[in-house]
Amino acid sequence: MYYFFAEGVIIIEPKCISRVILKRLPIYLGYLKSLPNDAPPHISATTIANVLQMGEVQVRKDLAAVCDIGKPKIGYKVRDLIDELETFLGFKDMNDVIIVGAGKLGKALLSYEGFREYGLSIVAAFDVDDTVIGNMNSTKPIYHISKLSDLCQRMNIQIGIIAVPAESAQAICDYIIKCGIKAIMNFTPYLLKVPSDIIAHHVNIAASLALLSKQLSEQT
Amino acid sequence: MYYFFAEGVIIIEPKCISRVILKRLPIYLGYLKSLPNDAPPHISATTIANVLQMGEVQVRKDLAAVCDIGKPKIGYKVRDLIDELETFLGFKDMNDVIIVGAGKLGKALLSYEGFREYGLSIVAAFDVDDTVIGNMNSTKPIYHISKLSDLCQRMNIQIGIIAVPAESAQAICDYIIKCGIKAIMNFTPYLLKVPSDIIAHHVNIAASLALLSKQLSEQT
DNA sequence: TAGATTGTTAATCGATTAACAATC
DNA sequence: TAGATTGTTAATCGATTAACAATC
Repeated sequence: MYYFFAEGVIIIEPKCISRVILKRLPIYLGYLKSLPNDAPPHISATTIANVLQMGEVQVRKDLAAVCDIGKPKIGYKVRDLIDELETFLGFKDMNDVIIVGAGKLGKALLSYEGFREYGLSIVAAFDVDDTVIGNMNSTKPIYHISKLSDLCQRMNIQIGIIAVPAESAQAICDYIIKCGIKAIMNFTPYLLKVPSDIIAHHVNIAASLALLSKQLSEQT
Repeated sequence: MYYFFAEGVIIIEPKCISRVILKRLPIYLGYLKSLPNDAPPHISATTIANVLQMGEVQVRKDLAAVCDIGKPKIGYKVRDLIDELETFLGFKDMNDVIIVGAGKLGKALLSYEGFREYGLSIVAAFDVDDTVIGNMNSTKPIYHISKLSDLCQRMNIQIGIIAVPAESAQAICDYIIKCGIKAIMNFTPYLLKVPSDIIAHHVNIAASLALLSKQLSEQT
């Protein structure tokens, strides 16, 4: 964080962090949280780097971009560092998420408990198929898609997961944007077209696995 | 591809393509395959770039890294380009994959039909829980984990997906490496430690979704 | 004090973009 | 021929790594 004086007013430079760094932060956090309770209270960037097999300068630079609690010769207080990372990443305040598509993947995500740790609360899933509505197997409800608009507007939900068949992905995407969704994670191989004010992330598990397979075949 | 003469022998430079490019190739391929049958037989890098909202030079450079079929003023023959990309990415010959963990996610992946298109064949899932063994709901079998070693060795399967609870991830990882698995896709938030000759990819859905959420909250 | 560790400044590396000659 | 499009070479940009001064 940098402070600038401009015409007598203090302007705080918006902490603009690159996406590459942003993707590494949860990895540091995960490791720190996995440390046993009886571990020493401080840790050095060198130690973190060695365990995670990263460059130590990179770790130090990444952490410096987020917080300011490193002490020469001592390192970082683990508790504080966890706190800083969680605060920075927004894991401390909950964000509601809905899922569209209650097929096998949709249901798996709906009942996955691990989201909470990342500040995410899956509220409900939606589907067009009446036979999956209700949901006996989970504590989280599955509603008919016609209820989506009302729920999202009432609860001001802005994040949606698309887990429908690829053919209906674009239609569903357009629909949930109309319902107020602003950020979309798409598990379909179909590349969604969205307005510029909407954020869309594409997760193509099959493509990722195929690249892993290619990497293996090349590793002679 | 470049050819070099060295002491009278033709050496074909190994087509070493960066990971960033590699990740974009399936996107091009997906778009090309989505084109209707009555579309014109040729397409230009400019068109592809515009549709996918990428730089046109980038598209051209990426494609040039893979194939050599672009013709000035005409563009690329769609059929041939699809063929080149599929061949390059290895989607044409099948690779067998096993899944460890037949919980909700494991089962979702087991019955997902979309892998075939990427040259991947999910052979079976494995679990320790006797109640999920057998699998009534799918054409693909679920075996007890004790059968894993034998099957992988018999079929020479080298790719494994870990979809078990985070606590058992490392133990399962060590075990399947012993069984001959060489490339691992881990859906657990736990960061696996693997020997240097083993490839491990980590997919942390919750972390990705959390970053999407953060991006949204910053987009003022 | 000396050693370990931090954060920063400079150098390197790789990827993207811009400019342009080649060509159907 | 002129225009569209390719692939390549050069310039820019961003990220990683190396070097080093500051410090507990």
